[in-house]
Amino acid sequence: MLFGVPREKSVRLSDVAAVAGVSLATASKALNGNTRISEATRERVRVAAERLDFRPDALARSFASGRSGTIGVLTHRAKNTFAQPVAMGAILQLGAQNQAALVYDGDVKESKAMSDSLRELRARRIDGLLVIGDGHEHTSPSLTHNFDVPVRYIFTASSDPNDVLYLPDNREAGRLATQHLLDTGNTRIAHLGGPQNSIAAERRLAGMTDALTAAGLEPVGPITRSDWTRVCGAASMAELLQSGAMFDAVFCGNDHIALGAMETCAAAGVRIPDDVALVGVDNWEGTVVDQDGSRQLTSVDLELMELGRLGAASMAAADHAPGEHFSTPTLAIGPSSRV
Amino acid sequence: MLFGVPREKSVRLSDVAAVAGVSLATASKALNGNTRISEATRERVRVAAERLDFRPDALARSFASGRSGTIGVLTHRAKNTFAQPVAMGAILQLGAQNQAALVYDGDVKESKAMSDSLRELRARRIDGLLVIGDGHEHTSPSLTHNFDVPVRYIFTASSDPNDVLYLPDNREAGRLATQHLLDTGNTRIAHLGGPQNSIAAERRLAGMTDALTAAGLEPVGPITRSDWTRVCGAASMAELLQSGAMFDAVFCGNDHIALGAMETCAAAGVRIPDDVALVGVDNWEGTVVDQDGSRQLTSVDLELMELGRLGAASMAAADHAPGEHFSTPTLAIGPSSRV
DNA sequence: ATGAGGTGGTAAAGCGGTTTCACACTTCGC
DNA sequence: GCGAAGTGTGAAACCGCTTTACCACCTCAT
Repeated sequence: MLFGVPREKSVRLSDVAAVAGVSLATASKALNGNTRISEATRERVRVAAERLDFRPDALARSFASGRSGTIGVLTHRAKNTFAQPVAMGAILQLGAQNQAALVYDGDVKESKAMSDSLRELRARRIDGLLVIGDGHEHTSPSLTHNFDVPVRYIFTASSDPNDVLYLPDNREAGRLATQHLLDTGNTRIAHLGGPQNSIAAERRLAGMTDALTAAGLEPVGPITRSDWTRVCGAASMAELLQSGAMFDAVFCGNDHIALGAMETCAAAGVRIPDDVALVGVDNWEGTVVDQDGSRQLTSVDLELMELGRLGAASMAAADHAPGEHFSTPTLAIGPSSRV
Repeated sequence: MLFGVPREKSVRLSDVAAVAGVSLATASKALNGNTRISEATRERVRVAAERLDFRPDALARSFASGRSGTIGVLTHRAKNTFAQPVAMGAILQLGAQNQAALVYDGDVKESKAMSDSLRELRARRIDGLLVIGDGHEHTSPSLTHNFDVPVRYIFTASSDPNDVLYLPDNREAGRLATQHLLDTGNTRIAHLGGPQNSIAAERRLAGMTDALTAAGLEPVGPITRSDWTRVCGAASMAELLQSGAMFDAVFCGNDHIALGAMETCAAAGVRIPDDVALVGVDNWEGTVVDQDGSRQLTSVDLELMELGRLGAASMAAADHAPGEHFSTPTLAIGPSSRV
């Protein structure tokens, strides 16, 4: 397979100008949308550029304009966490915008290495900065005022309330899960929640309440708390069953809790989804999909790649409203809920 | 938290030269390791640069030198496949080398979009190119002669035998798995292989044979074939049991096959690892780790992030031996083999 | 002494665009 | 009819570093 991309020396702007019969300056302005150019001239230059297949040398352009076409990306331990899809989504989006990514991975709390990276990013004259967290309850130090280019915080909180944040929409996730349960005929819905101090857990519950309130309902049974793990989820489910509450569906704070709940139900002879429908949150491949590749759980997908994509795309729109922006979760329907 | 990185105008090389009492040219050469400079002068310039905290403007440097500090990365459908850890490993390594990554994701077979990307990469004056495949039996068209910078092919074959490839070491994976089984006291080892036409499957088997031959042994029972899936793995195991062969361990072509085999064993009352030890390949989180986070399988990890890392690192060493280079697999021990 | 060869340094020419500023030429208001 | 304001264009400065070409000097063999 051949790609007709020869290696001969490339055409310069001066060549274009010569062909179009205008000066270098005029050619530059014509191609860069500067006003103060007659439409006729602009078109003439455009045609010449087109004909010569002119591609401006990115290096020269960067140097002259001060814009590097490179975005700095600071990740927080991207190797281990599931910040990976977020980072990947962001980087692919940057590529689609013809922007390179200069990625420094590290621990946001190690300010020594940090300030070194920042120096380097500055020397590189980056056009923007993405700070990507790992989604845990952890606040990134605000770097916005260290740079005069846009900074976005993705999948993390920041220490400055005026920063621009991109986060998964946990509230909508809770609402979506609950609405799905309502739509499939359930009316008495319980909740197995995450940790008490988790903002994400709070928001998922708030979203659930939104949906129930809109339907004139309330959560059924005790709102249990757990640390997101399967074991805790199983215990929570046991507690719920013991409480004697009557329920036909359970919204679980995440997939691990949901799987724990399934386990307890199986042991107690409660059929899923016939007796009780379950919905979880995360839709993480290794969690909700069984080893034979079949899905075993209905789950809300937080769309982490999309989250990264949105954050990266927002750099283009230079000034941006401060505060939280969200990726929209989607529902992945599996056999743990009715249809 | 504050990072003492002020925003004042940065020092230029001319400032350094002035402080050191030398010319601009001398300062440049002193800092860039050019010979033809006395050690005394060089040191004087170094000290001056240090004192002023001089950071050369990357844009100007790129423009002047023609080196962009950017590496092009072409991925093949990175969103869906597990090329993702490979790409991530590569990109993080590039960052560690202070190189930016310009990532274009697409389908290598769509030559239209492809040649467009190549044009753009050329205009960007990339310092190197990484072609990252998805590990499937699929050959990337060779782009080496479209660029005068180094090109590396990672996790994919290329159409030109003189290209530089980085691949997981499937043969060593097979050897490692088998050696582990030998080391833990097994002597009659069977194999449940992947598809007949898969190079990866062939190599894993070859590695197994290496280890057995070195120990004066041979594979036991029929070498079964399957399409990497759990269902096929289960069938293969049934076939092996039926064959009447006596074996105390099985090296499985991948983790899915191993899990299928476990299933069959469970149904047949064969205890693992007491009666039969199992080892798989891939160590993919969603596969070998049970939902409660505990490992259920011994598996060879192909070290995909490391693979990406190696490929990226090799760009620094400008000219490089053509042919295949490997990342070294590691063994992740779980309860499916004895200790 | 003398020219060849080696060292250590400098002045200046790029690199290929963008952007500023001055200039010529219209158009318009009074 | 004439100055003021507006419009389109080009000459040249500039971005900050790398690299080439050249020069001054010093050493050494002839």
